[in-house]
Formats: sequence, structure tokens, C-alpha cells
Amino acid sequence: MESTAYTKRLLTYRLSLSHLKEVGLTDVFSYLIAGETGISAALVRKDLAQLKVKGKRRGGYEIDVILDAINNYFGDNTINRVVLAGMGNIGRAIVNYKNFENRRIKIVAAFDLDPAKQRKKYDVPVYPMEKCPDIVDKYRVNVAVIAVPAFSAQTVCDRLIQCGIRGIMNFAPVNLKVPDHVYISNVRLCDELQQVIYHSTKTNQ
Amino acid sequence: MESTAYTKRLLTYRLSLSHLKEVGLTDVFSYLIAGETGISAALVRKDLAQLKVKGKRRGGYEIDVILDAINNYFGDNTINRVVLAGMGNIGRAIVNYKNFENRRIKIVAAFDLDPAKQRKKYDVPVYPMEKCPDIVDKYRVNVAVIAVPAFSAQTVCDRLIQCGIRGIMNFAPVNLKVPDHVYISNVRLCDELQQVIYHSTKTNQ
DNA sequence: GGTATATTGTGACAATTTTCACAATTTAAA
DNA sequence: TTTAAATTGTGAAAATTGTCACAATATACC
Ligand SMILES: NC(=O)c1ccc[n+]([C@@H]2O[C@H](COP(=O)([O-])OP(=O)(O)OC[C@H]3O[C@@H](n4cnc5c(N)ncnc54)[C@H](O)[C@@H]3O)[C@@H](O)[C@H]2O)c1
Ligand SMILES: NC(=O)c1ccc[n+]([C@@H]2O[C@H](COP(=O)([O-])OP(=O)(O)OC[C@H]3O[C@@H](n4cnc5c(N)ncnc54)[C@H](O)[C@@H]3O)[C@@H](O)[C@H]2O)c1
Repeated sequence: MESTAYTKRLLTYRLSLSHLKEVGLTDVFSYLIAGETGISAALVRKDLAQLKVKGKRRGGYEIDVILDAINNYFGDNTINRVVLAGMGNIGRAIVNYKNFENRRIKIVAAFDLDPAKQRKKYDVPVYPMEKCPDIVDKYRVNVAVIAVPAFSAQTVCDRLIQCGIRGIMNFAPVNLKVPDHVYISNVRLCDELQQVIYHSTKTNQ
Repeated sequence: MESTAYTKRLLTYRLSLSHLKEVGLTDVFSYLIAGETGISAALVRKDLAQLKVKGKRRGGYEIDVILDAINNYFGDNTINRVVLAGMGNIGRAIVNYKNFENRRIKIVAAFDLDPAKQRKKYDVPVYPMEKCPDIVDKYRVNVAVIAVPAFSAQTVCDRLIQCGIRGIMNFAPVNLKVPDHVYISNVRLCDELQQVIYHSTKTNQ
């Protein structure tokens, strides 16, 4: 029903509103959010209406009410457990990242085929891929991050899905094939950077 | 004129086509690209038409012709120099990443305020931020990656723009304010993961 | 050479998304 | 208490994006 564009906008609102709140505001007008996010004021209002957040005519919206609604929308009241495949450069960055906790996201385990990485102490335990079924089952994990090299991404992906994973954030530059019930988000850092390069050289001058 | 959705699809095609080429194919049909990328065959054909790539009725498209057209579209004939701000977890991953070279992208320098990082040997030299004007000027850099903590992102951003940067890939969870002529791409890893969690728990069962 | 078949290329259409514009309503001020 | 000003909420219009369906045409096969 809700488009992913909508979902994405909600997260953008949350970011700006958290910031405005830290700065000391308690209420906002739609045009203020618009200025902060680059999303038009009318669309902000439509989104808030869809979220069932009510504003006061002439008084604006309460930041906390919006934030609660967004957090509630994303089900931040439960802890979301995630596993990681590939404890390389990207994998380590993810595992070291402290901010996931604020979102109630917890990386419970990582998998890597390199035995050296399994022995080393990171913020999360590193297992061989064979442990995947056990771990996913034990912690009731739904979501995985794939940060293995491109050539093994599909294999790892298949395996994760076999263990019951239903959502994947994928860093490997491949178009993974997955069954319908699995949601995939591809983070294409190369493509992203290439787009920036493209658009910044096309811009005036 | 061209939407960013279109530009993004081109990069998706490139990924799949490179793969199909490696596998030994030389020609493709629109429905093959569709199957590989999840983009509908009709839209693939429209995109290729817009790219001015001609297919043969009943014969399909030549992979190399498409790849050349896409590469040409993105101006891959020149080397694109990029600087990085923030040599932390993400910054190191970016700098270590070998694949950028294939896209003719070169990270020429990094900036970090930590003197320890400046002394250490990485694949690219690390300078204090003060060196920014010199470096950007010397290497004629247009594009930057921001991988500093959120609270210093806006400052770093302003500084980069002052030095002449016109495109930014930003990892910090803030809505940066930039002048119109600067193109920004926000890589919101937290949001991305949150969306995966959201969509994967909403999917049937 | 003729016919059947497969695939492109595209105009018309459908759906979705966003903007526009303004009535409804609240608040502040006079 | 009245009036003026500000802002939401939302239907209608516009814009954008993608799908459908099929004519055009190239190829393969008989
Ligand atoms: N680093 C970047 O900036 C960057 C940018 C764009 C894309 N990527 C992509 O992200 C992915 C990860 O990149 P990286 O730089 O962290 O790579 P990396 O080589 O540093 O790490 C990969 C890790 O995966 C492990 N691994 C390999 N095969 C495995 C398997 N079958 N099962 C489990 N673990 C396995 C390796 O032992 C290694 O620890 C790659 O696909 C890369 O193309 C990375
Ligand atoms: N690591 C992740 O998985 C992850 C996920 C989502 C978002 N992010 C965001 O990406 C950014 C980088 O994350 P990270 O994990 O690499 O952080 P990090 O703390 O590992 O690295 C930040 C680096 O920036 C440097 N720095 C700080 N202030 C600076 C300044 N003013 N000028 C120049 N350099 C400065 C620090 O010395 C450090 O080396 C952060 O904004 C973070 O919120 C990271």
C-alpha cells in the first residue's frame, strides 16, 4: 500500500525532526520540515495525514507526536536482530557502528569463511557459514547484511534465505536472484558515486 | 531531462550486462535484461531507445554496444578524481576498495583531523583539512565523499564546497544544506537497513 | 522464395505521485 | 468581540512514470 518513497520520506523526516528537537524546538510547521528536507510542504502534510498525525491549524505539529508516529510505524518497540555475512572492510564498519542501537537494531552475529577472522575478537562473534542455520534459528533473525565479494554473494544469499532470512541489505555489486517473499535492498556504492560524478559534471558549468 | 531513476537503471543494466558478458554472451534480448534486473522488458527497450542504442528486430541488442553507450553516457573516458573526508571505518573501506578503478574513479586524497591518521600509511595520503584547498585545486577534484561524524558533517561540507567541490556522497546522517549547484547523494545506511527490516516483517508471514 | 515466428520500437493508456489552490479553522491582536 | 493573519487538510489538476498492445520488420526454416 505505502510506497517505498513514502517510507523513505518518513525516515528523512525523522532525521530532521530529531535534529530540530535537539536544537530545542517542540513544534514545527510543514514548511519548516520542507525547508529542512527538501520535500515540498504540501507533500509533508499529505504524508503526515497518512501517518494519522494531526496538526493544529495555525499551530503546526508537535515534533514528539510525529517522532512517535514514525517510530511506531517502523515498529521500534521491538529489537530487530540482524546477521552479517562477510567481515571485511564494509562488514567491520557496520559491526563497529554504534548508532544502530538507537534504532533498536542489533547485529547479533557475523559469518566469514576466513578462520583468522573467526578467532579475532570483534564487537560481535564471527562464525563460519555453517553455523548460519543455528544462529538464525537461535536468535530468530529475519534480516541479513551481505558484505562478501561479488562472486560469492549469490551463494551466500541462497544460504541465508534457506536459513529463513527474509530481508537483505546487499553491498555486493550483483543483481541477486531471490524468491518473492524476500525483500532486497541493494546498496551500490560505486553506482552512487558514479551518479554523483555524473550529476556534478552536468550541473551548470 | 533524464530522471535519476533512468540513470540508476542504466547502471543496473551495466552491472547485469557485464555479468552476462563474462558468462560468454554477446547479444541479449530485452526480456533477458528484464529477467536479470527485475525491470520490465518494455521499459528496458524504452531506456535503450533513449540511449540511442539500436536493436535488431528479432536479433536483440549487442552487449558491447549497450555497454559502450552506458560508459559513454557516464563519461568513463576521463578519470574522475575524488577526495574523502573522514578516514574512519567507512572512509577506510572506501579507500581500500579496488573496484573504483574499473569505473575510472580515483580517490586522490583523504582528510582527517586526527594526526595519527595523517601519519599512518594508507592507500591514499591523509591530510589535515587545511590542505583541502590546495589538494582540490592541484588535482582538479569536483567530487567528495563525506564520512565524518554527523556533528561535523555540515562544517566539513561547507568547507569542501568552498574549495570548489560540486558533488558529494554523504554518509553522515544529516540533511546537509548546500547551494543549488552542488549535487548531493545521501547514503543512509541506517535508514536502508531499517527499511529492509520494515519490509521484511510486513511481507506475507 | 515464401511463410511462420520472434523481437523491437513506440503510441496510447493507466497508474502513481506530486503540486496547486483554497476552504476550514485556529490563534493572535486590535 | 471582532477582525486579520497563519496554517492545516484535501480535492482537483498536473506531471511523471511505467505498462500494454501491436504494427513493423528481421530472421530462420521449410
Ligand atoms: N569497500 C567498499 O568501499 C565497497 C564499495 C562498493 C561495493 N563494495 C562491495 O561490498 C562487498 C564487501 O566489500 P569489502 O570491501 O568489505 O570486501 P572485503 O574483501 O574487505 O571483505 C569480504 C569479506 O568476505 C569474506 N568472505 C568471502 N567469501 C565469503 C563467503 N563465501 N562466505 C562468507 N564470507 C566470505 C572474506 O573473508 C572477507 O572477510 C563486496 O562485494 C564489494 O564489492 C565495497
Ligand atoms: N560505520 C557505519 O556502518 C555507518 C553506518 C551508517 C552511517 N554512518 C555514518 O558515516 C559516518 C562515518 O562513520 P564511521 O563509522 O566511519 O565513523 P568513524 O568515527 O569511524 O570515523 C570518522 C572519522 O572522521 C574523522 N573526523 C572527525 N571530525 C572530523 C573533521 N571535522 N574533519 C575531518 N575528519 C574528521 C575522525 O577522526 C574519524 O577518523 C558517520 O557520520 C556515521 O554516522 C556509518
